[in-house]
Amino acid sequence: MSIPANTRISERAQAAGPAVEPDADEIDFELIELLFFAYRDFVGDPDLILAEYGFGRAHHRVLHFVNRRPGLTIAELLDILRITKQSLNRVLKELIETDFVEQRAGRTDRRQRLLFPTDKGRELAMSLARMQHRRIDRAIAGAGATGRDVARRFLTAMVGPADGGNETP
Amino acid sequence: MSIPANTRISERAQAAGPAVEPDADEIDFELIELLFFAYRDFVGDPDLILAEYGFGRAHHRVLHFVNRRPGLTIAELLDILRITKQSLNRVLKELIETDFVEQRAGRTDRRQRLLFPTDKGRELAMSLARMQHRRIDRAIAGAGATGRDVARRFLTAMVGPADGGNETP
DNA sequence: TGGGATAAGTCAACATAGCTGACTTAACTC
DNA sequence: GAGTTAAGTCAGCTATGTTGACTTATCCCA
Repeated sequence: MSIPANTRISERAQAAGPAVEPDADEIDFELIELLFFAYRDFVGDPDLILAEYGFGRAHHRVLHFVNRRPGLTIAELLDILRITKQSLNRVLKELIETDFVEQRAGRTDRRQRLLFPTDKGRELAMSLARMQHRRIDRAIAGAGATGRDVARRFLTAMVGPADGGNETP
Repeated sequence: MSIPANTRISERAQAAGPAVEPDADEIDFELIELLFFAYRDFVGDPDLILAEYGFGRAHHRVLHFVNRRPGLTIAELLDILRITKQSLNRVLKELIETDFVEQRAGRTDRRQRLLFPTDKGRELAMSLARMQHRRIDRAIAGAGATGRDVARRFLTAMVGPADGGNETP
């Protein structure tokens, strides 16, 4: 039985201990570069539509999460996007002024501003999501029977705290 | 036998014809958002190291591809990154001045500037690649036996020309 | 061999989207 | 009533992308 590519490092780790520094030929350059190209094309699709409204990718991200989590607060949105209040405010203001997003004061805490998509906002968000869905759907069709589940688990595990970067502990 | 999640749309397509508009509950919001979070954390790892040199993500991308394809030309690099000559020149100039990248005139065509990493540049590129490799390696370990291969096929299929966006053909 | 095409570099000006720091307003909590 | 918190705002800076116009060196071909 041959050793699958994804166990190379683990094999070496067992032999050499936990502090393994992969050599050039052991680094997964292929996946590193695929992530770059895949993401570039994935976010590039909606750009043409966004440009029609004078919006950019920052507007897209805000509109997307407001549409997906209607009623979320500014603080929650800041936490998801990991940008500053000032950066968010610039694009959010435009989305509100152009009637894609609306705010309502919180019922229990009236300091909070709950964010909701308008009908117009929902339509735009959905049309952008459909574009991205089409690309994902096509990609999954070519990834095998359990493709979606494996891709989901892989990407889920990619999310997490900073690497730390302990090259030689 | 149950229908796998990734065939939902195809099933509907067979019933309704090729022009299928997925409803809100059929759009793969989970993968759309996972790609956003995964990529955010994936490119976020190297940022701390890059900041020590006064570099940003643009420098990282240039250094990465110069290291991976030593001897590539300016035109080839522009084609990979899909940015303008002026944008590239700004960061490339800094990488050359700080001795991370060097240029040599092409042998057959002396108009070309072939790009090579210096020893210093190779070291930095490799150390950043190792950070990203660690995250990928961990993610693949949690994605099942054929995880890497499926992830590779999925991401490969994600790369490609613009979507076109024919919502109602 | 001379003229057009090509690879690269440069100058200027601008847009987007991130950042820090300092401050205000309104509402909540104790 | 005092301190805390959620949000909004002003000012200014940085990084990285864009267009457009132009130069220089070199290549290639008629």
